[in-house]
Amino acid sequence: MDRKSQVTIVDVARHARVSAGTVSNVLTGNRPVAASTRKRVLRAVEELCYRPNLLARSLVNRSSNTIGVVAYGLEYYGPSRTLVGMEQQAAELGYSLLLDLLHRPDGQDVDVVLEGMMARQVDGIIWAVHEVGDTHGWVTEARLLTLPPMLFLTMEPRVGTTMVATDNRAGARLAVQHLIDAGRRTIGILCGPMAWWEVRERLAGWRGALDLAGLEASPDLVVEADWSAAGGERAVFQLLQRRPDLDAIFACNDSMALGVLHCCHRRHCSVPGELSVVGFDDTPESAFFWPPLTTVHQPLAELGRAAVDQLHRQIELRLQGEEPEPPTVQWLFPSLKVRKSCGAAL
Amino acid sequence: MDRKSQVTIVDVARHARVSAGTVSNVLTGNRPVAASTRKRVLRAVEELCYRPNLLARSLVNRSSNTIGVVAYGLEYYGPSRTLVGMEQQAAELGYSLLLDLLHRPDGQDVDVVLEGMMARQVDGIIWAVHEVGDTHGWVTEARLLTLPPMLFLTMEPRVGTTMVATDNRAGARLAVQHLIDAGRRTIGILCGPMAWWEVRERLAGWRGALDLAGLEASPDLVVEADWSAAGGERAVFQLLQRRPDLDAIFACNDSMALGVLHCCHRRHCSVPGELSVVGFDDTPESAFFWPPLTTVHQPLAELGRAAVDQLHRQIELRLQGEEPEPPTVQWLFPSLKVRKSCGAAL
DNA sequence: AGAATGGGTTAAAACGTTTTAATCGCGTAT
DNA sequence: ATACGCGATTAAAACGTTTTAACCCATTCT
Repeated sequence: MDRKSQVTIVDVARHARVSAGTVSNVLTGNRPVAASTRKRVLRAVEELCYRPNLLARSLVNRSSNTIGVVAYGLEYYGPSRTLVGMEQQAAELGYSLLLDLLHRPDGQDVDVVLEGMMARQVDGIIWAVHEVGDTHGWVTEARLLTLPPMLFLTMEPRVGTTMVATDNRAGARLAVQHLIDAGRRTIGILCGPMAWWEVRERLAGWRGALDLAGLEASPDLVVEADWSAAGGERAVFQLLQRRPDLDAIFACNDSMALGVLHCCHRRHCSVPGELSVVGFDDTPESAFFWPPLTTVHQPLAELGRAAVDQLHRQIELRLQGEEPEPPTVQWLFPSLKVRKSCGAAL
Repeated sequence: MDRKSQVTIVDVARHARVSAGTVSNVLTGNRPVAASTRKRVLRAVEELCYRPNLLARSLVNRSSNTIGVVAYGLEYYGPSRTLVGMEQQAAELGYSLLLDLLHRPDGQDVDVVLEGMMARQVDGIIWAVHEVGDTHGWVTEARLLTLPPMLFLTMEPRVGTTMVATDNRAGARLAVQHLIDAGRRTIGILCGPMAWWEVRERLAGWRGALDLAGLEASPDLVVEADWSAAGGERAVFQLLQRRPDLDAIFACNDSMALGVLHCCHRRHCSVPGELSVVGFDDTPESAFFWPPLTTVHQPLAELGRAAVDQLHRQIELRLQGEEPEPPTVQWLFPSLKVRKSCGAAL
């Protein structure tokens, strides 16, 4: 008892007068074992407080029941909410989550992060870094073959990758169409950083809805900020200067929409009287902005659950040595939460 | 090459015409090895693209370089921001994070979560579940001895536990004192659930500051909600009904403070003219509420880093077989962000 | 009666590392 | 010359599991 000795499987085997293999069999249920001996073994387990060492098990099984999650911007609502969804589904399926954060958006660390995950023998990886610039240049078919099954969250679809994402284009259309229906005619868009795929998608949705309605969708109506309320306020100020005729604005997230509201308060510009505002994300607080924000709801937790589900399927397939499914994109659909800021009759 | 064979340490040993032990020595640097052979080994590593299997290493080392984090409410700003801090410091110190979420606040799952962490041989555990009711009944000195080193975040200090927390009492005093200095005399408090230790601390701080100034601190001025903006709005509505003479309110987080602002907008009650409002947390959005919210800033990322630091120290100590440090509480200090909602001259 | 079947059990071989104890050269002190 | 010391290297023993292949023994089938 000198060394910090944990109780091992052979201890319980000895105690139950049985071989280690048998103990393993009753614990894993991999092969049948006589009822009488099973009982003996279980009592031994109980008495010695035996708990199997998952590292050892993983070593021989070549499977760690662990999913690596590499994320970015976890301090924001979207990513953290998604992570919660992942964890729930992972727990349900018997996986643990190994978490790694990218700290710089430029994707310098991807190799060391990936190496680390592989060294720890994760069964699969969820790449939850929203695409920023060419962060994802490393994703090539050749490279993917050297890696465990991967699932991508919300990035430009590429040959060979399977991913799950919200249909951002549809979400933007929902928002803009609603503004049109409310009688607005000059509808600006306050984008997040254009380097993000999601932003480009939302921009496309905005343009699509306007084109369809025969309304103006010129670059003049587009402005870009950094997702923050501060950035949003600055950007919308410029936009308003440029286009005093603006009567509505679609912000690509709720924080920036809050910046818009703030700007309007300061300029005594009434919302939705003079300017209608719609956001994106449906953060819990958005219903309590003043006026309460109409916004596009994303099923973020679902997104996380779906990611784990898909990855799980891929892992199972590879485990059974079968061909992987062809790469797919699973789309989740956003919905519109109508509140006061858009000026529609409720 | 039939089985998905990863390249192992004996492969590179063979390739470098050397023993496995030597390869291990050059890779870990645990024992000196001649410069010439080191070079040979390194080239072999390079050519075969060898990457050590951390599971195997952990097995023999009895140390996985992994910290288990069990958290609750990760979808909210505080916890997720803290997690980011943990991850940064962990990465710096060479640990990986294994994440487990408690889904129910009642603490039914603690045993299975703890067992899971131990089975995975984590080196230490950060318990980031803010105390709710008697969630922490399991924390006894005897129980702690059977567990790896643990660090607790923000809960009622107990014999034998070491923890790190914000000084919530001081934070509340800061807020209330500021309201007093601004000339307010009837200052209510909008609490989160009383089951949370943090809330009880903030309540104590509120009472302390009022007592010191000789102002009323009766239960009449206390109201409780569920951290959400919706709950905050409902609660403050009742409070206002009860005490129409209220001229300031201290909300225990920014979301509830937002609920207060919302309530005031609806009742055409001017802030800070008729009612001063102060929040707690300093979420990025709070500066863009209307009016911009005066609030207590918590160093959340620091909290996370400090937690990992402390735990790391404990792990090292146990590794060297030394006596653990006596249990301590490390306090982090909040600060006041003065904005418009409190009615002070800026 | 002898062979075939089959369930239950076990000893031993994996899994991929690190560490221990022994061995090997080789130079230096006796 | 012998003994000794010392640095570099290695073969083998751990670490705690699961799996494979062999074994035993009692039925059941010809």
